[in-house]
Amino acid sequence: MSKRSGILEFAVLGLLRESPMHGYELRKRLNTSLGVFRAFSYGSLYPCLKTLVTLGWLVEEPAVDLGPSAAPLAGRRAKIVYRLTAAGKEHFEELLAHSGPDAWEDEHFAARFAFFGQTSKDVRMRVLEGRRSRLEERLEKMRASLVRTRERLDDYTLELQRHGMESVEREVRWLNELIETERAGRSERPADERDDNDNTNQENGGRPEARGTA
Amino acid sequence: MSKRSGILEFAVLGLLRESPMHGYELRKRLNTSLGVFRAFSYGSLYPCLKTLVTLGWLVEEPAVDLGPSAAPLAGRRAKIVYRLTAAGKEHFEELLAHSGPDAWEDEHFAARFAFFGQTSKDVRMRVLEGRRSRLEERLEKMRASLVRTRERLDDYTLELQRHGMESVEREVRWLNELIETERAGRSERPADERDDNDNTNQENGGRPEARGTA
DNA sequence: TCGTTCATGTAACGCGTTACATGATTGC
DNA sequence: GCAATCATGTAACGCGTTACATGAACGA
Repeated sequence: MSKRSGILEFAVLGLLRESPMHGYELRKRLNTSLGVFRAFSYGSLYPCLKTLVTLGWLVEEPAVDLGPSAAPLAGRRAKIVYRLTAAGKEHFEELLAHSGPDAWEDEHFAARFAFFGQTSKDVRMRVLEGRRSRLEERLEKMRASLVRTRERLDDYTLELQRHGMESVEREVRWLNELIETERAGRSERPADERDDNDNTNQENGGRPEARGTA
Repeated sequence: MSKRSGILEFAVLGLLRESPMHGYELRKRLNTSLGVFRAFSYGSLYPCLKTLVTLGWLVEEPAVDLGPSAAPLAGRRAKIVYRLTAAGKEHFEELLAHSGPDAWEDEHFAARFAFFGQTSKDVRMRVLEGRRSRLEERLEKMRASLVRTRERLDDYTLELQRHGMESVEREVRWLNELIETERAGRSERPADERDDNDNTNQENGGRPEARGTA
């Protein structure tokens, strides 16, 4: 009786926290914010939205769009704007605080990372370090199984394996840099009481890491 | 009435082409051959196997294991060995020949690549080039959407985006190297009539690419 | 006025996992 | 004898997509 998906729910809540939106726009932001990692369709988004409303995290608003000729009488629906309720905000903050093992997994992690801007520093650290240890664990297994089976595998399979491992190693290095930067660490900037025009940290634009052009 | 999944079916057929196996071992090989990219559970493997038998691509064999005390009377099943039929082999070769757009997609591509050892050179080329153009297309979109939204995104989201793009760019470079190597190209070695102990190309162990230690 | 993009929604299906149930084999 | 791991299977569920249906708003 639900239609609740961890990561979709999380991302919807997170985006709506920044500003109210209708479904259509939400979907686009979803697919750019989470980047390469995830693409959702309306077939999952709209039902999810409905569920979240039922749960009380969201409210629908009639979207007083007022087109050219402001429709005179009732019955003017379509274009529903979704707004996060206080309960919804609270719930999201709660999700944000959890840094358990699920949050180390590929897509979960990407979603978590996308909302690091609203995450407290210590949770960021735990997530980053958790992710790293997860990957290192994975690397161990790959190395082990590679040693065991190296002989029996043909060249292309081997090359695929090698490329896969290199990708993982690369992400570990990325995490290392991020963790180091976090440790050197800028100010905490807790999720509440934040000023959207806050432009402290102008030296590097506040980016988590200063690096050369890729 | 089916339980057929493109990639699982393909991989099962491909592994069984090399040698008959029972489900348990098949699953392990599946998860190492396809590497990081995919992990299947028994819950999908066994039903798939059954379906493939129904279709005639596979046959079950009683696995004359003959444990210490060779069970005297009938009723000794469990440990079923699956063997590829002639029809199954034919079907697999057919799948191998298709290099359409589906084969450029992430997991599909990995599966295709894993069996490049049994794929003809021209198909390999088409798959490699198709994959590359797919990724380049993807990069274009990402760049475009990044230009459009750069301002409104916070630092972490941006960093995620950047890292994602870099990963894709890295795969493109990998593909470039592979394509170049293919072009320089070793012998064709068609899928049939191959000798498993063939050790021509000793200079680099026949690896698709010679490179320094990563 | 006609095509495109915006906008919302649903039903059917695809593909896979989890959790469970069952039992043989091996090693200590 | 007991634990671990090998080995096979199934039913229920999760999570998401495709394809479809519908219609408003906008620009040429």
